[in-house]
Amino acid sequence: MTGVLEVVAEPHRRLILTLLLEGEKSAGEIVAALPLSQPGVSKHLKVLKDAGLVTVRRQARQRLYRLCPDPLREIDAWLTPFRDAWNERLDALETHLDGMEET
Amino acid sequence: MTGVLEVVAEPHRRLILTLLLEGEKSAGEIVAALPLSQPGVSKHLKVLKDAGLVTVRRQARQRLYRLCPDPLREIDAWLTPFRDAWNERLDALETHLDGMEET
DNA sequence: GGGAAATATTTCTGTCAAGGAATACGAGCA
DNA sequence: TGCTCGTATTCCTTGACAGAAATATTTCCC
Repeated sequence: MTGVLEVVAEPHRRLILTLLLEGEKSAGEIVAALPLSQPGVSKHLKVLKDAGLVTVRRQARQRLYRLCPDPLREIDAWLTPFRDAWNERLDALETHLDGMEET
Repeated sequence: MTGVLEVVAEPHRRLILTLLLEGEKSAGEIVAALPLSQPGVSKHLKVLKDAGLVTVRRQARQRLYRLCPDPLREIDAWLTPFRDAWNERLDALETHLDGMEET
């Protein structure tokens, strides 16, 4: 559970992050939105918080979670060379098509 | 093990993909490059193949694995809204700084 | 065809993480 | 102070996956 990728590999956690795209949500709201028990959600929230993907703010008896997408840049960075690779494939395809056009 | 993200969450599998950025490699070469037993590597290669992340080609007694980065687009797509979110944060920061400049 | 090299598959075991139930904690309110 | 709501933590069980060792399979060479 060290890397961001591993944290994000869990479907429920991805759901939580997607939910937080709408804005800050209380733990209770997140529980209501997930097919999971309250403790289950709470545990996922802890993992996300430890990974720096969310920040918490206390307001009265509630905990408000806010998305913090910065660590996802790590995934983006990892993806970069592969993005280049698939662009090369596209380039090759275009070159091929161009070659066909000439005939 | 359904999604690409889960497949790629495994460090050894990421290592294999990174290795294949250099070009086609035989299973043996991959085994030699990883701190893992031959069967272990072979199993990971199967997972990668099932996920469509590599293609195999037989040449003599060897199996040559080639990178096929297309499924990674799925991760890229998932990342998109979060990328927007972090751009918003940057914009907010710039706006803030611009505001400070004026004073 | 027999043997050896390259790789895949099976079997087994240990580990780790996810999920649920119960419990603990903390803040606000009567 | 005691009670209740919102949330976190603990404990336990279960299932899945990673890894190693042994075995099977395929292909080449003699």
